[in-house]
Amino acid sequence: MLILLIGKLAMNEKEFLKKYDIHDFDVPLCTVDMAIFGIIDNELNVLLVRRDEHPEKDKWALPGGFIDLKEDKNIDATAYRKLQEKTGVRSPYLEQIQTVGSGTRDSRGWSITVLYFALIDVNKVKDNLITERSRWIPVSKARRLGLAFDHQALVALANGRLKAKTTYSALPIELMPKEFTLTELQTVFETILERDLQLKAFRRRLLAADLVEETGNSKIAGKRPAKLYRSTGKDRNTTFSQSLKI
Amino acid sequence: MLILLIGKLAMNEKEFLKKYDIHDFDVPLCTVDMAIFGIIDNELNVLLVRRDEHPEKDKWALPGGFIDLKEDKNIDATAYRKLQEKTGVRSPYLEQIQTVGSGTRDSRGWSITVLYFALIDVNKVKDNLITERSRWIPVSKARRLGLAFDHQALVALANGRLKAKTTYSALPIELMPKEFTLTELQTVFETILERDLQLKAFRRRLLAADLVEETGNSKIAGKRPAKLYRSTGKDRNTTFSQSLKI
DNA sequence: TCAATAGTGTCTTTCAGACACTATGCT
DNA sequence: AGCATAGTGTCTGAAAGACACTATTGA
Repeated sequence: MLILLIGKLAMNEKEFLKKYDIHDFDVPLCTVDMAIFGIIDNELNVLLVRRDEHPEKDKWALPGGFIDLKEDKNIDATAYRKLQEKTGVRSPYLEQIQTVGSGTRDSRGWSITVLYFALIDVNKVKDNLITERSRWIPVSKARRLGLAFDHQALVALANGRLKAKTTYSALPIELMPKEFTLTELQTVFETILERDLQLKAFRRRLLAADLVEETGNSKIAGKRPAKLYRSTGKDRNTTFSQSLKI
Repeated sequence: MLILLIGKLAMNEKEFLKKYDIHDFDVPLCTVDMAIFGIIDNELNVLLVRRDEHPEKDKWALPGGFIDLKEDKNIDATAYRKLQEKTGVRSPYLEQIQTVGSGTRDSRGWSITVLYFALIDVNKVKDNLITERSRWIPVSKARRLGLAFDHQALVALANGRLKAKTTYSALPIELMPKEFTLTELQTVFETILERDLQLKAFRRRLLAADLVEETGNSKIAGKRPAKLYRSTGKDRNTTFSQSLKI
């Protein structure tokens, strides 16, 4: 390899690229992993798949895979593709979280993974994609499952980011169905933050920022009907100047 | 490659790993790039190097390079190593920003880079490391230099993150020398935020959060001597509940 | 009419913004 | 004394926290 490099010193760029072959170098394994969150029965769930190949065969893991150098224009495209394959959802909230890499996290060798998280309305997921080997699992239970590789830590990372963002944005709206009551939304916030919120302060914050609007419909859950709201679509960008206490 | 995969289906994990060779696969090029920031004459500077190899030879670029699969335990280690090579600084503030990857950003092929940013006191940088091909350049001027690859965008990304963090934390303290006046610190904040700050509000915020403490010394810049402060070391963790207006 | 859930009024607290004011040392 | 820079006092305003209160429905 050293000889290769020395040989390249005198070349111009075109000649250099002609001789360049990435397979001459030791490179890390490179994957994209997805933490896809959804709310089921007021609980935060993450979509996990059972690995059907070595290594860590049959263990639960975050969905993910390799970058397709032919098809994917950039890394976000890889993430969108994976998400599409696993859920069929068209335009989810998707955000890159962090890249984790080390010589020990994967038995195949030095590997890095680019971790993304996605927030989706579970109702939008195609039914046939939820199977014995591809399931929603409550984040609290995922801990006890002994996930593949360092995916335990990746779930914690993603969950931490979601929690942090929930203190200063309205991102959890992305987890809701088209129409929802503010009580339902507050419960989702409370689930993520793992603490109760003041009802008045919560509504005031969302309404003042114009993040939700009434649909005109209401929902009866036995007692007084609750007004139904829809997202105004501003939730992906809004950050409140003051964040909720932790 | 398909045949390889099929052949592996029946194996156990040990056999699988024995036959596994990453060079069988198409993998992206993978690098780590550093946006190292420092303050010189009240201006935000970034450390740039002139590339002395193809591709993009002789263009200015962010310092960076490949992961050393033998030496680096994890990606952070790669970043620390690069930083040490370029500055000699021992324990800088270092944080991963984002990973950028696409098929077009590097002429050698599909490539990803893990971008970090570091904040350092420029006085701590070893003199002999600042040369004709490794220089501090004001962020405002870096724009006009036509950086290599997509490094223009990477600098903007790093700068944006620094600016955002400066509205809700006291991170810029990491750019200061051991002792500094609050006026100097405020000027650094103003440089990063590209706007003036209220003197009273600035001091109140920092002092109330116990982020700086008096050293007992003072500094005469011609007129009334200004008290010198030092960091209490809390600046890396503190986030204010209320962020500064943009 | 009462239980249960939905939703409002309003006082308090916290902290940033604004700006007039005082303090100190050099010339 | 005057000036330039360092630093304080204090009022205002915005938004979160707390909590008592009212509203709407079904049984």
